[in-house]
Amino acid sequence: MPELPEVEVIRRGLAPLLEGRRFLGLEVGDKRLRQQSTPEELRRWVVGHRLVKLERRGKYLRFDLEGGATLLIHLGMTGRLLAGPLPTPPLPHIHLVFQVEGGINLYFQDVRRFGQVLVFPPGVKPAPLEQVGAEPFSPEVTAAWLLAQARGKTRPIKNFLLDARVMAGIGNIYACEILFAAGLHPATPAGRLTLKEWDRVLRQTRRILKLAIAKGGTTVSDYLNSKGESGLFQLELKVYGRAGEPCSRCGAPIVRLVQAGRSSFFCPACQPEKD
DNA sequence: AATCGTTCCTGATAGC
DNA sequence: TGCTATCAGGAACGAT
Repeated sequence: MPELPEVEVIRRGLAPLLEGRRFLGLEVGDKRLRQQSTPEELRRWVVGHRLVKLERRGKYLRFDLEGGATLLIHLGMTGRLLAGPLPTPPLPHIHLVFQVEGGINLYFQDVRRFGQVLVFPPGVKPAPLEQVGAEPFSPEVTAAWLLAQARGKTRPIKNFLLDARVMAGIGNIYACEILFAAGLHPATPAGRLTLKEWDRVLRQTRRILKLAIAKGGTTVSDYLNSKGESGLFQLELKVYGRAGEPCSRCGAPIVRLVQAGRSSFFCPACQPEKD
């Protein structure tokens, strides 16, 4: 599942390949993604235009095009954005293929079609980005800022971390790992964390996201980078997907708990509940 | 206002 | 062997 580190690894792979190059064509499959501009809109605003800059906001990739249009791509759960020659025989679940100057094909593959490919004409703000909260590495994000955001909130810290409108880019895997590293029970009400605890959460968030980027992301089932390669951070996971296994720190069995319809994994000894 | 639950989508896997 | 049920989860949306 692509979260901030996976999307960042893809951005770093694609930016040097695509920036400065012009989109030459587009082929669209017959099945639409959950959120997808029409082929006509995509051709109108993307084809014929040069990519000025490729940026990441949370889990979104933002393609800034010459002329002022914006292409927004979200990989959802199983989306892949691959660059290179089209494989033969053709891969299943390829929904869009952009032809780019220099003989490059940029193609979007997504088994479950939770992804988004949306174009916004010049002068139109990409609406989904308005909902995206602070970047975890932004200097505006401090322990005090997080404390203020969580003030009075009764929802569990796990759900709070997953809320992209507060801090963007953290999904289920990294939320579990961050809470383990910070020694906090996932059910702790967000509003009950102290400044010191928020400081731990923020430090561990940044450490883990940075390390995961360096390791090329986490591949547990579907994630591949823009070259089609797996990540390595799955080897560093301490709790995610490890229900019943002994905690690497204390040996107690890792527990699975369902919160907001998502699995949380934690060590009941290292992450005790607040009284 | 804040929080929770549901929906979308398909392939892998478990259980009978 | 072949069937059905369950699970994975980001974000939008509806309900309370």
